[in-house]
Amino acid sequence: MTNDRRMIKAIRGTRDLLPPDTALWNLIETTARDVFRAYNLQEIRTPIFEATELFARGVGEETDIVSKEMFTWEDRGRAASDKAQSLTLRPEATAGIVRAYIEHKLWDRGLNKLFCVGPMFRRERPQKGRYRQFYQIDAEVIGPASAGSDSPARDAEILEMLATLLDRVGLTEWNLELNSVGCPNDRARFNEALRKALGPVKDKMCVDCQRRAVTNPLRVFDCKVPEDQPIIDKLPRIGQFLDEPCRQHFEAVQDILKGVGIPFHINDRLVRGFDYYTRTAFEFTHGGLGAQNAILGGGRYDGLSEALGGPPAPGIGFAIGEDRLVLSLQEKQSAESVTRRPAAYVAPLGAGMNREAARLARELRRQDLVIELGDESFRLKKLFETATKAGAKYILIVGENEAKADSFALKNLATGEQISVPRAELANKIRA
RNA sequence: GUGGGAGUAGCUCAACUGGCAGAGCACCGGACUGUGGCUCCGGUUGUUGCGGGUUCGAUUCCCGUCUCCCACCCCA
Repeated sequence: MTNDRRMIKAIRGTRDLLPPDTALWNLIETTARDVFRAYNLQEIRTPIFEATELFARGVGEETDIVSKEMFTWEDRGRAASDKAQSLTLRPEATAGIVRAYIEHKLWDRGLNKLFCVGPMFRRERPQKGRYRQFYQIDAEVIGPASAGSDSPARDAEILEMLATLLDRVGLTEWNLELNSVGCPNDRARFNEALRKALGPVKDKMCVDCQRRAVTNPLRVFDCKVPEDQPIIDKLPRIGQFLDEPCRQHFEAVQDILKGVGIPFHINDRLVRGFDYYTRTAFEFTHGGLGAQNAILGGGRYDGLSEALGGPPAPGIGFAIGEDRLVLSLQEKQSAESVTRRPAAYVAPLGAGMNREAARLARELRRQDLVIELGDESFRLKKLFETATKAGAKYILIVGENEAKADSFALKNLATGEQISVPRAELANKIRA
């Protein structure tokens, strides 16, 4: 025992998700699972931590995430002869899934359509819509090219699925931003052209752009400084450097999207943060999220498997920022409104009635009714108050008279209507 | 990692220039021992984020620190 009364709090950037908000999280996750099923996606669960090297090689050594935002530690060996191993809490899901694809030779199954729901970890400074432990709903379509994994039809299918999902959870006014970042050759030529174009003008730009012009010219397109925009507008675009196959691929994706009626904007300034992205890159954005306006992002990563030591395995995937989707949704509908309220509150009245009430509650719950159960120590007034507060539709009074008659007082809390219902008919009456 | 703002009851917020920490909602009990929501009465609301300093005295002023919010950065 200790006298230390200091409260232990959730650590920076982590938070507790409490009811009724969790109802909204569940709505999103169950809707996602429903939609994914219609597209024949299946669930994969990978470990929450992996070898640090996986992310270094997969995401890219130079990215901010890998170079300064990972939770990494040395895991000591079990014996003195064992080497310590550097482990990392996953900052994103794709690398782990592709690792599993390679490890379990999932190419034997042809095209893999996988999804994964869970927490990710990045050591960033927290702000609205940005947490150190956050949740992603992630999906990947990956397989050998012979299974059609590199087809633009897959890209369009994923995008159409996402539009369906957002509509289904009730998020309106989303925006699909679409671009192609080409293949590595295209990007190398583009990068060179960018550097060349930036050389004479970069001194007139903001300090961030001057730095980016040297380290990662692509990122210049993220700049939001108004004075820089005229300069950025005159820079070359990745679209001018796509080779013929990449250009046709991008055209085909757009053509299918138009065919299925999914609206999108070409955003030729859209670049992605990870090294592994190729060709199609996209973001769904939503206002009202402040600076973190992307609720989901993704793209194609045709070379990732090989970078991780696997066979060629083109793929496309996305990650939904679940925290951000919840934030966007909360503007539209309250968490209370999606909470499932008890159908009935079983109210044991008088000493010894807990036993009978428990029997009744068990019978009703077995018929898939949401039942809240009171306690015999409560007086009738308190039973009513508790039932009302719980949002129950009915209160079911279980007193001595009722137990004797095997017929129970069922009262509609909203209308005040009360009837006596024999045990066998209770479930139907409550459901009606 | 950088810059700015804010932390007072479970929640939303007051407290003059440094002078006894408050209101509403919520919660608990009673009026009211088999029929609620209304009303009335009563009660707890709390190391004023935490730790120092100045002062007879600090929610108030100073320093440090933690957390949240906003922006940068980055991304989902």
